Amino acid sequence: MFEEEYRLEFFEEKDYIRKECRECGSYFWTLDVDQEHCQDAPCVEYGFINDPPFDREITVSEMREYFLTFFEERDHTRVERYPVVARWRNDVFLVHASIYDFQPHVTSGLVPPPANPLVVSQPCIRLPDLDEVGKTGKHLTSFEMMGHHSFNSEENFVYWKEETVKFCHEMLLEMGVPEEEIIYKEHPWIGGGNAGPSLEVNVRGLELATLVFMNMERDEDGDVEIDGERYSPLDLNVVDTGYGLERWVWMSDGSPTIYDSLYPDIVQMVCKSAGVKHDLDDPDYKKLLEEYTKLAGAMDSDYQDEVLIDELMERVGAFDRGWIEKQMEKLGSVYTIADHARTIAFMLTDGVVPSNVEEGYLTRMVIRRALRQMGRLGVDRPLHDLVAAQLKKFDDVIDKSKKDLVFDMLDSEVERYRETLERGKRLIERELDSISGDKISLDKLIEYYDTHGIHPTVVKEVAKDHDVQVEIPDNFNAILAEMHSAPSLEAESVKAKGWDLPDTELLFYDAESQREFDARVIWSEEGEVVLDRTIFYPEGGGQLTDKGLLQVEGKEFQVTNVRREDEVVIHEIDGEIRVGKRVHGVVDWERRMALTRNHTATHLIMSSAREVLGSHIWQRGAHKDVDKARLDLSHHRRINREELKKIEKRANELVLEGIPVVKEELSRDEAESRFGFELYQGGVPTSEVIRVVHISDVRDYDAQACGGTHVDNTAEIGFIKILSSQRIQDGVERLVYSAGISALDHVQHQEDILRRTCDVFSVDPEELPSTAKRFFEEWKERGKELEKLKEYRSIAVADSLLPGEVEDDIEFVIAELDMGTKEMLATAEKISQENGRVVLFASRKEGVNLVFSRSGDVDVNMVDILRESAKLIQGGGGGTPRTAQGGGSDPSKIDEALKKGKELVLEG
RNA sequence: GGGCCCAUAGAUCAGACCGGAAGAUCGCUGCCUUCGCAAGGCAGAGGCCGCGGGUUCAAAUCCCGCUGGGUCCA
Repeated sequence: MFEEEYRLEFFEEKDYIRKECRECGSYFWTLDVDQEHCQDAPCVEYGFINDPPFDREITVSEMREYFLTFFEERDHTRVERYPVVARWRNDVFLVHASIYDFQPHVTSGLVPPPANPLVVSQPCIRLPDLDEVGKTGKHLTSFEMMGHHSFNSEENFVYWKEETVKFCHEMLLEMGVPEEEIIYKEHPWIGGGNAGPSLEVNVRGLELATLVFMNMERDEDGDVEIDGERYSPLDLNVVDTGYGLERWVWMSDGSPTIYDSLYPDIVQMVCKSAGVKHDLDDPDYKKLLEEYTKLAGAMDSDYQDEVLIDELMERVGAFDRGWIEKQMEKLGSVYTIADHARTIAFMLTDGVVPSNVEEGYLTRMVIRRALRQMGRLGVDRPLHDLVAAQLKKFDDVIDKSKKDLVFDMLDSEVERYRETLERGKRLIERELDSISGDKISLDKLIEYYDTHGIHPTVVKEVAKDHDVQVEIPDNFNAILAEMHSAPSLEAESVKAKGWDLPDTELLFYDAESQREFDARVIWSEEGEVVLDRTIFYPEGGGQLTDKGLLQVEGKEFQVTNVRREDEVVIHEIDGEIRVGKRVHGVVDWERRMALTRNHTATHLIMSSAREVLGSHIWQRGAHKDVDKARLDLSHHRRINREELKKIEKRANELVLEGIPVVKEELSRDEAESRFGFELYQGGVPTSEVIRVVHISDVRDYDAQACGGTHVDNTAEIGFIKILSSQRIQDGVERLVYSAGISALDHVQHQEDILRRTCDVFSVDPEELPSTAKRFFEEWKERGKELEKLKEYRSIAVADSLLPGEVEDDIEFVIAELDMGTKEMLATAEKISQENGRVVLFASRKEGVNLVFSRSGDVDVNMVDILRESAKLIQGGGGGTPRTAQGGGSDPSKIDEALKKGKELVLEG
């Protein structure tokens, strides 16, 4: 595929030859006529371990700087790294590659790149092959992808394949790599709806860079077919390169694993605190590890693979097989812990709040994974220390100014896990005591993990102390995944109407105070019209639709809803207006103003919350109604009363300051560089020019890309009142608030409630809490007093009812009492203590209640008798054979029911 | 966004499936035992069974809604 695409002048000039890999069959370019392999894992073993091809050892910072400078010297502009959370995208959570920074709008051609060509070293987080980390010697969950990118259009061609390969080649030569060892492997690239040829740059078994030439996009009508999909040429041809920073560093020192190359000190720190011996100065041990990594790479396998261990034993005979397996397992945990600590540092500093949704969940997962491994390995240092060490080590890419916040979030997350673990262990122990049998079923394992967050390995540990077997199936994760995989519902695409209408002219931005307008109907259907222009705001950005009227030739139509389809605004009305008619529109201004005030208030609340709680606060959703609005915020703990008051106060200060609200249209690039990605609180717009709303043009309290309507000055809001805060999800707090008159309405309503409550007690509001407390306590006291009195009364009543009438050697105590069921029970029990007695009580306190009781020697079932009797009064009952209780709804038949009871006992 | 689970005494939890007088353990208080403490023995206090509806003669228990918490997945 793409064969022609790889015939570069560069290869021709250098006399490169194209060969086919003996292992995988891929084509590659090399200077070495004897080369038979593509030099990529798993086709060959790593050849750089303990024998680096570079002429120098480099650190991560040196390598990053070297790369960036190398391309700066070749006319590239250095671009600051982006966060690892892809705030500017709504299709992914985390950044997986440097090109993610420029997707989708730069690569699609909608927005110009910040510079062209450019160079960046972008920290990335990749969680899909989490399970490989630590076991293979090369997998990382976080890494930096160094990339130089050019964006080529017809008007502006920068550079394409020749230059890209030359740059790479030149850099490798500068590093001292022998030219004949540089292999360029052909590798058609497909991803994210795009495709193109690409070259993998391999040296001694390790892929150091991928040079992608993105020049096609998926297109049903395209001419090119790849993997069953059709593609057509892209307008913009993008050079997308990815150089694995950490791999270059590894290649430069040839350490046994990438972890020992990147952060040997932290690996040792973990080893030391867990009592794991990992002495790379011991030549035999080092050799063992080196051979292990080579084999793991070449066999695409790990220490759990018997064949791999067999081969390893062949190579390094001096070690015991069991010891190797154990050591590799421990070491895997050590590496994983070190790796995860670094990923956690990246995620938390870039503002992810651990939670149970979206990227917050991914962060929690990594933290819990690290904690679990630490627990199993017996690391006696807190994760806090390890993350702190990673943060310090990589403080040139990780923003250490956010340290306090990061550790606040981390510590509370660790504490939360500790609690979960403890709760889970108690649960398991309880169930182990009660459940007979010597093993825990798979269903239980799934329940423990899925519902209570207790990983099977933890269950196994707890169960061991109880001599209970736990078998964790190898495919446990797969079983879980299977359980959760719901049939993927195809998103029901809103079928666009088959119209070809011009964009509706939106008048509400330019003239926000305009309440009426004239327009012409350009499309119509029963209940819906499209006008050439409108001041009606269509539902969007969490702001509800405008309502109002359309007047035409003396007739009025209510506008009930306004919505937007692409750039066309549709007015839903109660009737039909024919195309071509001229209409006069009037917006329900009170409604519009309420919505507008609530919308600007939302921005003020947002800004205040960030000020009070921290920069990790991010909008997770928002809704602006007429009488109130709500805003969902990412935050790692409940917002307490004090914080709430502070936010409310700050927002109102901003109102009082009377700050102008500036609305301007900026290019995406300018907006981002001025305000940062905080712009995209409410989502990411798809246009190149975006409307930015910011409070004050002097001080940038708040800036957001926003299409809603806003007041011109914060003073117009009048007053903001926070009504409530809820935790709608772990890590997400919802604030509900109100602005303007409806805020006042709310305060007045609260006051009414307070007044009415005070009136009940006849006290001043100040005294209400203490009075309520006193009343509640007294009420409880009296309840207890009453219980005691009832007890005394039941003794007295029992006494007064004796002796009863004797018939057939049974002493019957039959009475209608003025008592509740409980009291009758107590009374009846007292009487039927003595042999030969039957008690039949009734009362009409609530409907009709019956209590039938007997002494131990009378051989009848009181439940059956009571049920039979209760039928007469339209009821039923239950209890024990000795004492039954019940009732019904017909008080007129009480005597009959009691009589029936007696008869049945005698028959019994 | 989707799923599962939980809420009963100061704490940890039974009771719930199958409706019928609110329980255990620890902790707390007092007394006995002791020179004193620990331990032990005896006695006792401590519950709007999360909130609001519904079904029922009867709801901690069944149903619905809400609130608060836990957890898994994308």
